[in-house]
Amino acid sequence: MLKRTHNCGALRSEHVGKTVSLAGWVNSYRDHGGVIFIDLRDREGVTQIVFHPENKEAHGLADKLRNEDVIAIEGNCVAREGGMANPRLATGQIEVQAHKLEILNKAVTPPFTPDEAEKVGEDTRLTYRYIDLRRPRMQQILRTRHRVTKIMRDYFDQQGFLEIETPFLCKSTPEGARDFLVPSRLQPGCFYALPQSPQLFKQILMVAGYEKYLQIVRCFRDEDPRADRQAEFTQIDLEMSFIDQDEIMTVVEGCIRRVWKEVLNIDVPPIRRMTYAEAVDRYGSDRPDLRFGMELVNIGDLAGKTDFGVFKSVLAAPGGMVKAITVPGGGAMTRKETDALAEWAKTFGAKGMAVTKVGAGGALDTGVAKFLTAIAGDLIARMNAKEGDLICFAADNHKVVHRVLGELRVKLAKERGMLKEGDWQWLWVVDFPALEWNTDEKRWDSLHHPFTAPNDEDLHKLSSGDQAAISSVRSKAYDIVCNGSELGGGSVRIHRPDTQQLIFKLLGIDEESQKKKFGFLLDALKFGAPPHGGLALGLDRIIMHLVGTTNIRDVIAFPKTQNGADLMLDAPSEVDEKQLRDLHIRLQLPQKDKPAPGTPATV
RNA sequence: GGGGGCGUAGCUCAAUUGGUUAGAGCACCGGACUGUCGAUCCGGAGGUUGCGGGUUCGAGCCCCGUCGCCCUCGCCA
Repeated sequence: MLKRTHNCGALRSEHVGKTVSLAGWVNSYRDHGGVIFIDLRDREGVTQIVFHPENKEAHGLADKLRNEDVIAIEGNCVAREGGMANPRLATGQIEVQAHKLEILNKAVTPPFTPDEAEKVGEDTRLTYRYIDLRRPRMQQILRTRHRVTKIMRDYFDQQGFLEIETPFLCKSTPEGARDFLVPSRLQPGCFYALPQSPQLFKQILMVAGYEKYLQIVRCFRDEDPRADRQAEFTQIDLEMSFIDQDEIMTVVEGCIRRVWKEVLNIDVPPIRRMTYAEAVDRYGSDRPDLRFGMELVNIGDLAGKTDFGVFKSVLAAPGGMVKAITVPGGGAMTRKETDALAEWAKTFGAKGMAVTKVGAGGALDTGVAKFLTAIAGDLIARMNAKEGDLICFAADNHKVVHRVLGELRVKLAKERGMLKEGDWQWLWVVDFPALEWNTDEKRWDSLHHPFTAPNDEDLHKLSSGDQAAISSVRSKAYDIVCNGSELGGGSVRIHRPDTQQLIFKLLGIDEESQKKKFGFLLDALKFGAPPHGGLALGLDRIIMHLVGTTNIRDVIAFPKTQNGADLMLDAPSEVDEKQLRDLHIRLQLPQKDKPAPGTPATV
């Protein structure tokens, strides 16, 4: 086989006159009967190869070349003169006049070529992922992903972190997402669970005295995927001992700063902090997008002065509130468009959404305007609204109001072009509530996870037995947020067994199941556990931001579909009866009520 | 599990109110052509309209079911 002297992105004018050899894939061929041109592609670029009829043997072979054939050539690097240069190619100043051609592997006609993959349906691209991944864009993304993990490993290494692997075959716990289970052959009827995160292992490593742990690690959660979520995903997982919240945040911020600098040459300024309470109050979200305004404004006092039945009944109910946002220029929206917004709001649990417009002379116009005449002036002033703006109201309990308006401001900002290219808005969200009352199950849920340390000054409230007091307990948890997306989160952990037991108790985990599920942790905390804490960053989402995609499948080499399928492997798939027997598993599949063949659908 | 969108040639799409033999571009095959770079020109082949059923004189189009892909709600400590 011809050995390469260069890659397909390397040759420049300075190489003219040299004998070179290249190898790669046929990106396109142009056969002029006499002279034949081939664009040869490898991961570094594209180079034009020319076959002249004088080189009889090579030319004869080149005649048969088709897209995606894998070849190696040897030839002379020559200048492309007289307007024949191609400014769109990095190697466009030269071409290689081939005198040798080896067809390393003839390709059958591909379902699509990398060139046209951008327009091809995603399922086809996933089925033939090896062709899709030949695209320069995909190669650039995976290269970026490699660089990011390299930068992070180097950074954390310099900070004294040790990368330590933790098991994939773990134990199922009742908390959190649904587990992926792995049946045990050696212990009939028992199952491992794939880790949702290495949370407990990294805490144990702190107890074991490793002080600074890092792992770039796959995590598994058996929940339905989304555009930015896969069932298996990668975390940058870290944990530190003898530290406080500020120290962890400083370390992580340094990591982010270095990645953004080295990959995008962007300087991340010191990242501001905002409490959870403020984030929800002003933006209706615990991961607010600060690239635009449209903040939520409480107008409960004004709404109470109107005769609008919806407002009055909501305000009379416990926990009811009325908030609004001002949509700049939203007055131009049609009735149909604002109706659609109200319909959309219902998907988040709202019963509807009232709107009104600010018309000429600062008068409210259309929508619920007629109910608001008494407060029109005050409302417009409070909402800082101008002529031509739209005001959207949400009246419901706290949760629904914040959810609806929080989602609405993001939706409108996207749709109305309020997001500037290259704008990065970072923040830390801090002081999360520790616990949230679960009305259905009549117990507390952890907002972060059960191992999160409560704030010291709130600690005494935990054992008060008073619901209001307990729900006001804040925790040492923090999320890092970028442009409205949560890139990571962490906490200082509980390092005392009594506190940990107290939290378990509030979560409705009795002593017996504490012992069964988390006995090893409670034991470990008794045998000398240092104060510790950490954080996990979502690698996939970080890469999505860095390369500018909203599709998580773009940043994963072999992703799964929304049904959890790998279209290339055709996984998951059925297995042999023998495999099941080894695992002591008998299938009990859901009955499908199929109408008998030939039966009319309607009788 | 719920809601929405899509499924026609290898790929991307078209096909009038339900009406004759389902079309186009690219790719593919054959031919022509010595400077193209999305090569061009001439010719050709290529279809179980995702699958199953129903309504109809007649279904790519209407109805029922089912499968797949995407978005979304639930879910994601």
